[in-house]
Amino acid sequence: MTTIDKALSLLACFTSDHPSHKLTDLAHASGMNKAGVFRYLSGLVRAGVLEQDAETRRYRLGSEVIRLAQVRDSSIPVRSWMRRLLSDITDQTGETCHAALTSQGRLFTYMVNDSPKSLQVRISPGMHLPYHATASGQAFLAFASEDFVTSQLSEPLNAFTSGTVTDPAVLRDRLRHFRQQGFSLSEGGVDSDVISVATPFFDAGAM
Amino acid sequence: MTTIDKALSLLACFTSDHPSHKLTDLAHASGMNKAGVFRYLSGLVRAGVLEQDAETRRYRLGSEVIRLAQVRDSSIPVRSWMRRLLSDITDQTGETCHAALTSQGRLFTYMVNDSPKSLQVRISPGMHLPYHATASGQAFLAFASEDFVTSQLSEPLNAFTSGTVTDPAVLRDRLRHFRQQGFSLSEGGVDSDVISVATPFFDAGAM
DNA sequence: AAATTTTGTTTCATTATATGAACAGTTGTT
DNA sequence: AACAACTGTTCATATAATGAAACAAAATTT
Repeated sequence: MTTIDKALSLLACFTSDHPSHKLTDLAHASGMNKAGVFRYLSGLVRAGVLEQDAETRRYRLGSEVIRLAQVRDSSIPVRSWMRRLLSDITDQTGETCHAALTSQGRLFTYMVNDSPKSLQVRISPGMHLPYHATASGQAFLAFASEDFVTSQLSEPLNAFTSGTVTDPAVLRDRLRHFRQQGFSLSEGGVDSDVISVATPFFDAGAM
Repeated sequence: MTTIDKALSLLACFTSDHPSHKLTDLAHASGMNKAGVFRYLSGLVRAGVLEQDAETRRYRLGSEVIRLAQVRDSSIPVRSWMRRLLSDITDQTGETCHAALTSQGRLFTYMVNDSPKSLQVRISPGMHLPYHATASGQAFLAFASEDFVTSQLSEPLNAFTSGTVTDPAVLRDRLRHFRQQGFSLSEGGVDSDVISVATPFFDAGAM
């Protein structure tokens, strides 16, 4: 593991649920030495990827990540394609609609189009989605490599509700079915009263 | 200069104008050894910050930067604030309107709200803005530290049009005036026929 | 089609940088 | 005021970075 790997592995700790961190916590969470983590964080701050709150001393993501995301989107304008797509789907179904992306083996919501109804699903961009308990995750798994599916289903599967399917064998059966029919269907995997439908979309590399 | 600094300095090369790069070009541009740059890029790819096109072998920004930007925006939702603000300004003025952010000493457009008119200014998110020739840049400089102004005005100033002000002394005079009146005004600094107005906005740290 | 150039990737002995335990300084709390 | 919790610093040692050169593959020219 190179120094760069160790430094950049810290970025994975910054999530929607935990958007800022204290030095000690990061050192503990990553299992690395405090002095080393401090040096890594300092480097990330110098690069603008992170910034440190002047009074709380907590580290959060910096404005450079915004610039980089803009640059990425200027050459691969997924944002504008997706806005249109989601808007059309909500118009036609009247339901809340979202797109998710994978990065570093994790799935996160990328864009959300809220339903005009008064009853709304609580979902916002940047949220981490568990593969086994969401329609999006299952749609991804249904078309993912065998190795990846195995790695995901071998970890202990969290039961968010009484209806969450946590048996790998049952999930595998469903994935086979979803792959065949081209879309996934999930009932109450994370929230008891939510039913979701999902289908995967691919980038140029998958063709 | 640490290894992390060297690796992350490569990210600055990825701009709207040059969103993807070849290894050799990056090595040449950064003045670093080809083998080292290769190792840095490999690390950045492993972290998902960059990805490599399978056939062209070119490096471009990866999906992890999108996730990180989402996370940043979920805790500091500048995007939604700004969308509203720009929309209001365009509604009231009928003109194209944009917000810019600084990162690593550089200024870039963050969000653009196009005018409903048929004649439109060519501007899109992620574009790099020169400080001396834009209303946005001058608004920033008018309220920036003396050191930063000096560093910017000491570099050779590019004349984009015959109307671009490139004399540091004249610019300093204008900045004093802009600071006093609270907004900047630029006529034909980058494009001959464009007139712009700008005012700075501050984050919590500036108060 | 063969030769040449360019480019991405790997190797390996040398050298510089990362490492981490202990220490120092700071902030907040009892 | 003493204590506790935490951020940041130091320095001898160990480990990883370095870069010239070699290699392989692809693109370009002859």
